Amino acid sequence: MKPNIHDVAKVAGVSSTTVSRVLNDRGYISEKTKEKVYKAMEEINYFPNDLARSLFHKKTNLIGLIIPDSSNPFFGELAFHIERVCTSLGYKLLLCNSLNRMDKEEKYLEMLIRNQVDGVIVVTYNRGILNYHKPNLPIVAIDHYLSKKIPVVGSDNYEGGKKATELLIKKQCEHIIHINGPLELETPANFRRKAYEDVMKEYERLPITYEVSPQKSRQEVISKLFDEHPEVDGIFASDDLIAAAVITESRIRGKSIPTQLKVVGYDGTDTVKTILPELTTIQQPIDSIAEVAIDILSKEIEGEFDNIQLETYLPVKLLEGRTT
Amino acid sequence: MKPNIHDVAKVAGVSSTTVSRVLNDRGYISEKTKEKVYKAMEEINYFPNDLARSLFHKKTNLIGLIIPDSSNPFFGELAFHIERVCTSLGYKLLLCNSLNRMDKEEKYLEMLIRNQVDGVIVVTYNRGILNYHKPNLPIVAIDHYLSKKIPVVGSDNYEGGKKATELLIKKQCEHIIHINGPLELETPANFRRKAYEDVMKEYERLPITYEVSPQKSRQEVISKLFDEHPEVDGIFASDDLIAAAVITESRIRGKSIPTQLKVVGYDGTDTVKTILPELTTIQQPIDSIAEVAIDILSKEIEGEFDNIQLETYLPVKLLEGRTT
DNA sequence: CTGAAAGCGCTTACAG
DNA sequence: CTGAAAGCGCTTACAG
Repeated sequence: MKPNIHDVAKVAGVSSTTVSRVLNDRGYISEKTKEKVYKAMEEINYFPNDLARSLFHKKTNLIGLIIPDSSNPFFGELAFHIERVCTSLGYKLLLCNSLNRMDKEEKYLEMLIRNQVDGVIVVTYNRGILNYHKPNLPIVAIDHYLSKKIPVVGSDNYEGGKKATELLIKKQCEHIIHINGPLELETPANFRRKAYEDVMKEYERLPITYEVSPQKSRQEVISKLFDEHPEVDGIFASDDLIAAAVITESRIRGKSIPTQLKVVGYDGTDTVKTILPELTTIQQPIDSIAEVAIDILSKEIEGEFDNIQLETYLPVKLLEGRTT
Repeated sequence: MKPNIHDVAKVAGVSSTTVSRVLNDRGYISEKTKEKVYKAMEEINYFPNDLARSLFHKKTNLIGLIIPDSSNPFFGELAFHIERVCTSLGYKLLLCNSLNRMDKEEKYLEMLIRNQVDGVIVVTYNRGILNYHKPNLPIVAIDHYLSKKIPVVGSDNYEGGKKATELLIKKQCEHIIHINGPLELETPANFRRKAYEDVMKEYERLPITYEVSPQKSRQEVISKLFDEHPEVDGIFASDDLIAAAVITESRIRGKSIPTQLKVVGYDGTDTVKTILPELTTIQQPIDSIAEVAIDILSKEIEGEFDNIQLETYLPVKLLEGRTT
């Protein structure tokens, strides 16, 4: 059996109260007692049980992270930075992959509540998660509105969409098409599309958007796009994986990049920069997004609801590669 | 304040014992009482506290996962599948990114022990983690030997290295060089190198291996390789990111692929298949690795130490693209 | 079919 | 400087 605080007390010849005080460096304890206790802990290989501590303190230092899929380099990188910042602040991270499925999100949220997490970071497309928003549960959303009360952190999607579209126009593209993820309402990522449309209109072009969704795969949508718009010479994809798939498809169709078709992606993860360094893309500051999100969440956890910014949009950066 | 079981009891007009029994569906309870209790839970929005439960049962259903870096698509995908299987079995996952740093691994392991995880899955290069192996802590390693007693699950690295090297030979490469990750001893991944060397010797070639490490970056090593071996016409890289960097560098140097240089990677993640579908690579069965690892871990957790296979190597698959 | 009591491993006011 | 007691939110033998 694992030793507990009473075992330590017995070995050290003191009370468990004293052991606890040594453990927490709390109150006055003689040096001699401290040493005895430390030696006893060492001797019987004692580690405090954080479950019991958390139960008493009603604080677990646990944070839940709900993302669609850690396989995706954007989310994998986001999870990495979130975990990094959490650890630096003494928080531990419970990972949940929702696959954007609302039923899974609800189950995960209930699991997190039962596990008494101090807060939740949510990257989700489903506004329905709202139903679960307990006023007492600190929560922060990344890149997606959940409600008026839940703070959102993301990149400056409008600026990103603008930069991407303007670049394609500057590069003389005549027929620029946008490919977006699921077109949910009130998702800041849809500002990428809005910016695309605004810029297009400003230059008196007709905006056209294709949508990739769980029902219509990347490949399928891109193929359709090329069939329906053989004249396309510029594509702004709302993430790098879609951009990569566009490159692949245009290679299959013998459309050369960047001469016949120019492509701009979105995200600019390290993985994509390594694997496909030629891709022109809009880079999100994933590390800062993680930092700001956790800063906000920890303020909520500490009960400082006043200083909280409800919407934070961090600057994006255009990375020009050889696909434009 | 969050309601507890006594609050539910009060509202339902029963004892907390009864509420607990309803919660756990244990013993005989009249239908009428059950209903009263469920209604009360609903009414005051009660969720059981899993901390208290776990404290009593001495089982948390928590599993710790220590990986180097969830940003890397291989680990991101592995984390995804591990989380998926854990959830399907009722386990929850605590994510730890060690960056292969031993000091971090030790801190994480202590954190996991304090949090009373039921078991730990470790993907690490540091054998030193052994020092922490408590006989009572169920542990399983992925792709890396930790000790004679810790089960390892991985892909059939020797077969993978063999397939890769033989393909390059079959494709008429004269000067085949291998690029490996950190050359630690007793890492099953080093069988990839062993196979490369064996095949090379079999064909009376001189095996040459370059090593990428935290000190020497991919780009640096690859650049050196091209400088020192301009004759190279075949490269077997021990992961796809290295292979991608080789492709980039050879493009910079005007070496065309596959005519002047053929490249084979290793891992075959979905991300790489999407972004760089032309890459020839050895695909690891990441989903099966996750499944087998957790199967073994849960056996250890259940105390069945007899049926446990200490080494499991799952079959790999050659995916031929246009880089060979 | 239901309840009072003890205990999981801690911590902290309260006494001394 | 140190200890006995109560309690965090549960569960489960034991009684009835």
